[in-house]
Amino acid sequence: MASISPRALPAYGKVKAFIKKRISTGTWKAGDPVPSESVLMVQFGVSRMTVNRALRELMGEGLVTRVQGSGTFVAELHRISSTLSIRDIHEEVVERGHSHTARVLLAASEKASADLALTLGLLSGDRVFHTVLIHLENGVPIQYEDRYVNPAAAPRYLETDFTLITPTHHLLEEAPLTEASYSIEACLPSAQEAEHLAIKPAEACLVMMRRTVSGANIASVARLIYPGSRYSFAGNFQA
Amino acid sequence: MASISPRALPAYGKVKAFIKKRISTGTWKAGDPVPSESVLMVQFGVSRMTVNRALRELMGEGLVTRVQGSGTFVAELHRISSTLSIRDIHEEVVERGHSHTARVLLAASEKASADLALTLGLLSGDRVFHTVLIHLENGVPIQYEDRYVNPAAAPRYLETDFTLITPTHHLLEEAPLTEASYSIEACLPSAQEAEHLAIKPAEACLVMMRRTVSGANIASVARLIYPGSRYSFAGNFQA
DNA sequence: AAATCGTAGTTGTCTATACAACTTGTGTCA
DNA sequence: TGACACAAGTTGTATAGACAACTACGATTT
Repeated sequence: MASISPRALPAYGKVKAFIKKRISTGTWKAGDPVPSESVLMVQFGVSRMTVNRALRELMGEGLVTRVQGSGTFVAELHRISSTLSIRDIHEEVVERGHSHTARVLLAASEKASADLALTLGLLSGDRVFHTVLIHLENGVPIQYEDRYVNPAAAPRYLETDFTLITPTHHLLEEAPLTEASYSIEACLPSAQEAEHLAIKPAEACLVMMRRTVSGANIASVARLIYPGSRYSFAGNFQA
Repeated sequence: MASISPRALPAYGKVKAFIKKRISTGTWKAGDPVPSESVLMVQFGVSRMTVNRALRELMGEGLVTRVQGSGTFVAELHRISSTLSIRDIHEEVVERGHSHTARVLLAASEKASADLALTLGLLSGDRVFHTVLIHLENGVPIQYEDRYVNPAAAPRYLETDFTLITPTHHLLEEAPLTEASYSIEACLPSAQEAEHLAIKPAEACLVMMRRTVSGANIASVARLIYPGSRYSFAGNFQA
């Protein structure tokens, strides 16, 4: 058989499906009340815990909002919250069946500028690790990675051979991730960046600024530059 | 009082916190087994359902993987999956406490090109609605919206006054969203786009291509252009 | 050696019940 | 009129127990 038989949806799944359908077909619109747990309980002939799980999961999916003491309501769907997944570029490339290589432009220990010290939670003049690499997919440059690392979070960072192990990979092993924030912008590359990425200086690039936290330390701040013509972030959402 | 007292964490929350801490401090590494439900049950003196909820939620958060019959394991954290939230630009601007206005450059019914027909799931030559607007925040252009709409999904689309109601808002009401996909790229604006956004033709822009599905119809395809200097997508992740 | 079976351990689901916490509306009292 | 108390309804959490589904592993049989 090609496909596994779609075994019967569990009870909480039926309740979820029922509600999802009414939301997605527009029968229930944003702000409308969803039947209470006790009503659904009778309607489906299941226990309250089962209904509760269904509604709790729907809330997790952003389809309904729940207010204790008041009720459950269809969420305002004016925001689509989709998962953008940020991955180690090595894995990403390999998964596409392509080869990943890296070129190391810089790997050194430097004194932090006042600005940098601030973002890494250090003092001005403290030592920080600084690496600059180019990541290539099948020999074509796809990412310029300019990264500063807090030595307190990954003391052996510079011992890594970055042509074999990506900074991201090393950091994930050395400094378990507790928090990360990022922003994605568009800008033009500097002359140096354009040259290393083998693009025209006028080609727009996606820039991801990423800051990762490990425990009490700000572990790393990275500036990742992708040629606009060779890379895009994509995602999707399903009700 | 400035802050609400952090009322006692519920039991399932304590179990979650316990496990999260061990993962984030690196005590348990990726692939390591997490104690079984029955062990945690005894350890915390709570019922199995409570432990189950804790572990189920941690799985939802991507921190552990669970295999029926086998056990629970610390997940490979090589991808950070963060939620990127896509919102109606009107709400977004208003929430920042700024004023949102829109300028309508085009609102018409056209015959679909072969290409466009394909992406909207129509036949070449079928009528489609086409709008082009500029969204301004406090009078400054922040988005150029070029959108095609499937008349089957929103027949009254063109009757809308787009200076008052955004296309996104109208579509969410007329055609409940069941699916959406997007991609984010960087590119340079066309001469016309640059002029309407009041930016230099050499300024890099973020471009979001968005396709929304409502029930059986592909409802709309939009190309949203943001000046790189005035807009960025941001998000964060927490273990 | 290989195939089979059985069993212990694990997660997946569901029930019936209980109490706590909160919201909302109604009625009472000042 | 206004303030307050109360009750009904709702969600939040937690329990103890039960059975199903699945995995891994060892023992038995072929």
